[in-house]
Amino acid sequence: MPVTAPGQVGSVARALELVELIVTGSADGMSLSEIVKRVGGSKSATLATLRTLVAFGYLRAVKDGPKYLPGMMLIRLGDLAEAHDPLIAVARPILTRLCEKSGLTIRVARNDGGFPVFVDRVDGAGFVRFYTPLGVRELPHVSSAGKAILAQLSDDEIKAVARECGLVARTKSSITTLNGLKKEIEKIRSDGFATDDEEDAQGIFCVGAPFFDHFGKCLGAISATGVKTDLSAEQIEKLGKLVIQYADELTRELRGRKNVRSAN
Amino acid sequence: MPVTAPGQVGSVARALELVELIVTGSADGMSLSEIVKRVGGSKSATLATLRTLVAFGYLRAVKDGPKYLPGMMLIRLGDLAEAHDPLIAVARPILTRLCEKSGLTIRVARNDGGFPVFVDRVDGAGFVRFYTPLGVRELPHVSSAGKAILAQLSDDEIKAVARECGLVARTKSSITTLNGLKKEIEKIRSDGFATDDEEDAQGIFCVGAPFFDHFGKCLGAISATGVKTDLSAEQIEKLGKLVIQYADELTRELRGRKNVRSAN
DNA sequence: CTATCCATTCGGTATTGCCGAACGCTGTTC
DNA sequence: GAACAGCGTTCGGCAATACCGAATGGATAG
Repeated sequence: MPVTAPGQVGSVARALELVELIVTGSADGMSLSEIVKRVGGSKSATLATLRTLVAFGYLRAVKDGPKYLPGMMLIRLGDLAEAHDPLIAVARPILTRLCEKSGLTIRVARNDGGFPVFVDRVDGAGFVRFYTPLGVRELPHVSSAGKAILAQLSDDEIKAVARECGLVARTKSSITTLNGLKKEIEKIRSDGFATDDEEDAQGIFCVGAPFFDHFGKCLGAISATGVKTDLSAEQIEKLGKLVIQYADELTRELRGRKNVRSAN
Repeated sequence: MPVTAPGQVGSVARALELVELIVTGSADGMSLSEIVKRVGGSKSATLATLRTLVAFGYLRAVKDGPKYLPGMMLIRLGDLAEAHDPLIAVARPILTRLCEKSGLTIRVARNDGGFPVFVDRVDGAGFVRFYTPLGVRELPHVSSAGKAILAQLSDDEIKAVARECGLVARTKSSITTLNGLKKEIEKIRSDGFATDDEEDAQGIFCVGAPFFDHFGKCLGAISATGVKTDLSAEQIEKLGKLVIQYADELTRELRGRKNVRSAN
């Protein structure tokens, strides 16, 4: 009794769930039996689906066991999707320069209905590395990019986004009330940049600034991420100014126009 | 009468063909009618498949028209596939350093049965950019990475690969005969690196060197690509040595062991 | 205002994808 | 050494379901 969303194709949905499972699954792959145990269904049907995915390169089957692993096609598709995306093409060199200048991990997020979706990343050469996933809707209220985007919205839109994400706490520093968020937004609007002071993860500090299209609408934000060190207010201010500078450069390259928002 | 490969799921195959079509298609997306015109089938069935792909983020539908474009999930999957791939994780910093040192575009290819499959790339900051696709089987005899890999195989294997790819010509400099290829391979084995002197595209010059696993088996090759300038033999030699140095470093980081192949 | 093109909806049909059982294989246990 | 358990795989049979084609409604153009 596989419950299929109406107007969709059930077997395709099940296939895509398999891809999701394999890609997020264990590093050394999963066998058919494990997969069936996780997703249910019959072995024969699952096998046929896996074969199709392998034939198209979405998965690859390693000999022993047949264990299934992510295939080359995923890298190809991701690369092509990036190449097709004008934002990424324009932003990449800017991110690279900001990374070299700051030594931090630089990311660019798209504004997806008030939520940040990071679409590209340039890692610094430093020792600390943290995996920051791309292409997923992140929480808007606990990331500097998210808050930088939020600050460009109207109060009503902010309220709607806050209701949608529930203002859940990720750390004890997370902002969890609408009033707290409003006050934070006021500060972001006057500063021109947003911070994330261990609000998403302990020990992580971020600074983010928005960029705009030619209507003055906020397209997204770029952010610099590093380990939390004892930064003075002046240092934070300096980093903020730097990120704003590069975000403004991105706005210009996108033929955009910065929208000076004060209130409402 | 959609001809479905036996043991596979037809509707999934058709869905993946749609993804392929959209991703390689026009930059501003395709409408349902265009898609149907290209792939055949009924509009209703295609629409249901597209809806499923949109629901999973593989595609996104832009409001006007409904035109379909590559979705965020492709970026996410590509990123995750990269993160899961130990080769890419290890190679990335090495590629970056070689890129900074040489100013050229650096790529790493996996050895896929004698064929090179580029899985990662670091672009230089130079003005010239060329899009080099990732995740696809490339021709082995017209790329420096491919020839570097070929040179690690036995003569029988080389012959098999040559037959499989047909030694097709890409430019007038391409090697198209088995004897020519054999002579080239001899040179690569004595030099330790391979070149591509406008054999794949006019005006492009590459240098590649192989890396190995702990059995001494060739895992792949890295290559440096730039525009063809009048390079002296010494300059080529110097660039070759540099690429070898970084390829050897990659071998070491992979806990590999360089296999000194002389003949057969 | 008509005509065309488009995306979308809706039944009806049989294609086809799913299931469960059976097979061959490998490695293990008693 | 034989019985067993677990695996991937194959094969009929059934009905769910994915496909089709026509019909609808909206938008745009002529």
